[in-house]
Amino acid sequence: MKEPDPSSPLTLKDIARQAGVSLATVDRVLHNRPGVRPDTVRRVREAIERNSFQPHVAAAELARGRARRFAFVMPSGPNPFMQQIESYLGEMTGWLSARRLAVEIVATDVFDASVLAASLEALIGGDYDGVAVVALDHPSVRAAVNDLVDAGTKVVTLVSDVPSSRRNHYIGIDNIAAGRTAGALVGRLVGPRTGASPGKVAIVAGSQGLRDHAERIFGFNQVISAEFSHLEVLPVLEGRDEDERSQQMLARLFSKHADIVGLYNVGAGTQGVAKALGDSGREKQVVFVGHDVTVLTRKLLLQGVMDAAISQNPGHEARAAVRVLLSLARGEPILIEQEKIRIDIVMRDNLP
Amino acid sequence: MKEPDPSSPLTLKDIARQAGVSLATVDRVLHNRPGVRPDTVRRVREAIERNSFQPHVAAAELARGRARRFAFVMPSGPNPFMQQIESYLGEMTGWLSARRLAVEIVATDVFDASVLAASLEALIGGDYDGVAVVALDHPSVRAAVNDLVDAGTKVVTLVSDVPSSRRNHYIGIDNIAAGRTAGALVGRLVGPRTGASPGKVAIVAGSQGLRDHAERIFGFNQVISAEFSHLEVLPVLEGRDEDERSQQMLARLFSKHADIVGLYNVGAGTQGVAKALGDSGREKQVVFVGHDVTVLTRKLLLQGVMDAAISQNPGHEARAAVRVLLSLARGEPILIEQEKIRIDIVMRDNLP
DNA sequence: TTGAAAGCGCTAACAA
DNA sequence: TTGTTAGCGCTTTCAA
Repeated sequence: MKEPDPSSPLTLKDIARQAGVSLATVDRVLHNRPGVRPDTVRRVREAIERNSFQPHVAAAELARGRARRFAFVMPSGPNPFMQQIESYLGEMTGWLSARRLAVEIVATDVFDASVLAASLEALIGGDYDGVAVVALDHPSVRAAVNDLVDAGTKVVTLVSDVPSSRRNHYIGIDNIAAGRTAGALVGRLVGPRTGASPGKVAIVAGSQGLRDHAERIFGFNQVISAEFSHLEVLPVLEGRDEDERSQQMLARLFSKHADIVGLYNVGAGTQGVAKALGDSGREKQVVFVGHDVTVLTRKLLLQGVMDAAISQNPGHEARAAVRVLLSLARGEPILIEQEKIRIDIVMRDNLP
Repeated sequence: MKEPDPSSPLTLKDIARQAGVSLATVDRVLHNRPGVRPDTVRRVREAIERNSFQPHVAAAELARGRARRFAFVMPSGPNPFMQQIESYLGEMTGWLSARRLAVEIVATDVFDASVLAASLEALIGGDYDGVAVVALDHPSVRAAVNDLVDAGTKVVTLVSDVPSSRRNHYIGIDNIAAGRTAGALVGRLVGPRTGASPGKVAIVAGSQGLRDHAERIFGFNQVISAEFSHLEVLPVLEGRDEDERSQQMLARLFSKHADIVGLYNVGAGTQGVAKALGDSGREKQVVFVGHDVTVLTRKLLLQGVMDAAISQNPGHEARAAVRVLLSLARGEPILIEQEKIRIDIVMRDNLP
């Protein structure tokens, strides 16, 4: 690795001298501020290039004085995964305040587009440097996101994206790939067909209206039909991420089909799904794959009831969102590789 | 989330005033520097606690002026995984120089304890704030690490640890758990016993003398014998991470045992292992699990030759090492959760 | 369109 | 044992 500058504590002043201008002018060019003759801009840019000059972030941060404020717009319900994200944000307080960063959490009903949109609109003019939002993909939400961006606030979508908006970044996984991964695991772990019957696979989702759930199911079916066509995927049960409802629907399915060999739980409601599976007495025979590592799924994995959990690292998502907002606010480049959220396969022996 | 301080750009000066001392004294207490009466220390500490004061890192960084230097002591051979780590370090140059951090890579023969120890000793007095080292667990290496630490340099071990040394931190995975994960995957993917023969599993390692390889094998055997006792693990082949040697040894094994159903490649030499497997004509029947995502393993996963790769994220390791060294040098707390390296299971559909 | 100068909050040398 | 003070490298008025 070569450092571009051997031992170059080069400063703005050096650049200013080389370009034959003052500190203030270099600063203007550096931040694309108006009021500099094009010719001067060029001279300064050249000096910067020539020395591959990097302004010292600590100095910049100190000089601007003002603290930065970020808002996290999160679902108000008792979703364990979202609570984990919030708790990891909480663990960052020391880190945040040492950098004069403030993070505020705004709880709202992210499943109601108009409520969510209103919450977002309310942030405009609130003097936020950045907003992270668990977004529902809906026209009014998209409009609100765009309004925020137009107002100069940096916006990242978290966990759930609005690709058609002008949000600056998305922090989350590719849900189609996650569904494919789940499909491959179920297919591989069930093994080749035994006997005459095809072997059936049950799917429980919160709702097919949710973009992430729909995408996961899509990916799942893709893999099963392409590679494990000896398996028959049963119609999706919509449990609304509720334990009881999921349990009842699944119990009914189990009683109807004696040859279920695989089970994919797309969203939450895990408690109910596990209960129905247990009651069926087929815990050990059915391959059960779900999402996210929570207190419950951890227990189920250790017990051997669940075979694998597809997960995204909530701590990573929380930190990545903060870092990305900060980089965007500072106008620094983002380390894409660092901020990319991976699809984790978690089994008993690699539980985090 | 509540911020401990509503809008508290509290500064050292405020603390000084509250404690009735000067800036310098607060600074001394903050950094546990000597020359302050115990009573004064108490008063200052109280003021700090009371306000949950966090010094502004940017200001501190700027004031101390001096750039920090870190050395990364890496294997000199053509190990793709290590090259990935180096390349991710390379991608950080912008980030590093904006913080006035310099990272130097020192290539050495990490497999020769005395050479490695000498390389480490050579760094003492070299004015390094921190050293990251891919360490061989050997008494002379341990001694060199301890010497560095005693000289005031922060030391983190990378990928391979020397637990008995006084290194400040280890950045890498739990290799026993990684081996267990590999074992569980092989066991689960092979499926239940078919027919009369037990089904045999081959293991290819670099050397059982390497701590990480030995630990992986240990974990692997643990799981196979406990949970998949219908599988018979064949004696470990030591391919020294070399393609040709691995290929020859494995080819011989395949010709001797017609009933090999699983293959675990513990280290490198993947090219040779894959070749032997291909030549045996049993690519599709044998469950093949290895380590790390490289150009080659990626291809093998996509082709369906390899079934899973156990991996540790090289980019994460590179960045975590830098961040941890920086935090150690600054005397800041480390975000353990953030710096922990996970054991990733990578299959075709969740390839990063 | 450009420049001069006063800080930002801390560290470290020096003085007391 | 404690305090005073001159910067660190930027940003941001305010003046020219």
